[in-house]
Amino acid sequence: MGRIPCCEKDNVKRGQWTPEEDNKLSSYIAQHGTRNWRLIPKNAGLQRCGKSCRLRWTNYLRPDLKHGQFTDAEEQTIVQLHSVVGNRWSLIAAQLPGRTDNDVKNHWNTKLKKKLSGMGIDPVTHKPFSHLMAEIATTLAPPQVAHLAEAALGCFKDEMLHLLTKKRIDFQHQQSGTTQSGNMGGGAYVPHKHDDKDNTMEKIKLGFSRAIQEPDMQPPNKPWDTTGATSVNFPGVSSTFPVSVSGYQYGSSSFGNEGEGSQWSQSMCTGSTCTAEHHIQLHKKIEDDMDEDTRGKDMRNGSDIFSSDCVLWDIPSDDLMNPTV
DNA sequence: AACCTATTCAACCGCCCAAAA
DNA sequence: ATTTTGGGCGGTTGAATAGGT
Repeated sequence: MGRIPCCEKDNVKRGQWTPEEDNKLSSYIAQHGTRNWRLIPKNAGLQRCGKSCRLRWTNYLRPDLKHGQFTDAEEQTIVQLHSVVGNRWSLIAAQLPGRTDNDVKNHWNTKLKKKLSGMGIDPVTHKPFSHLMAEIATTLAPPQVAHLAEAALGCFKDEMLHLLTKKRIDFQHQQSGTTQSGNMGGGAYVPHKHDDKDNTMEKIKLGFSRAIQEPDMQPPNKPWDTTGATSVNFPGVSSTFPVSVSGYQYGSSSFGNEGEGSQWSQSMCTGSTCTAEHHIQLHKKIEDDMDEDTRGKDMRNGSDIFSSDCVLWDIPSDDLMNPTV
């Protein structure tokens, strides 16, 4: 049996809200509250659907809402929580005072997804693409693996090329310096010519084949910080502790441009030392926020949310902020 | 200056679920 | 027990804007 529409579609205005409408709605709610959304537009003198009023109020007019840019801490929180609960935007937004599920969802879809992809991390599973490929490869016969690698190269070629060959004028100078460890293949960066691009592709292929052959390998040139319990102050969680979800640690340092080129800690969580207990703490906190009844619901991203043993590619912080052209 | 493309984000849609009738 | 209703949620759309050619 279908539902009757929540309002007469013919008689309601749609689209952008005008300041006058906002005023009407705000002042009505200030006086009468939000008890019955169906009656609110009628009583407030608005030619709007009740649902539309509710949305306008909850997503925009509510006085406790924060407008403007997401902070680095907020972004970290979103990514951490997303790796645990998936696209449960309302749940994630509940951890970010002043942010709505719509805000969080939009920010994820327009910014964070791309950032993660640019880091070589699958935004759905929060695992590195290389590991996903390796996981798939374990189910295939060797000849199919070769095809898989070729197909994967096709899929990720542009992003990887960008990451590996992006022009960074000052990068060459930094090569003699100390801070940034090299890109995946290491070595001096030279603005790419055709031959360099070919070399890059060779490096990508090599990386893929290594990942596929040795799923647990560590990426070249940088020993992963297996001790690395970088702490992050996770809003809503009483103590500061190393947050590691889906096997990663998104460290305390900034995801954004603040500070001295800081970036998410890419320290690897080995699964033995920093996973279980912290996973439990984080997960417990989130579960506490869930409704009793939603608790049993499937986690949308599925299955193995606390899987560990994941490795991130080592990518300079600039690239984290400007992942893909 | 004009046009085209990409990005952002407010708003809408349709489904789900719990509470009320 | 069944139906109706209201509210919440996640996915999607499209207008506005920014940036590039």
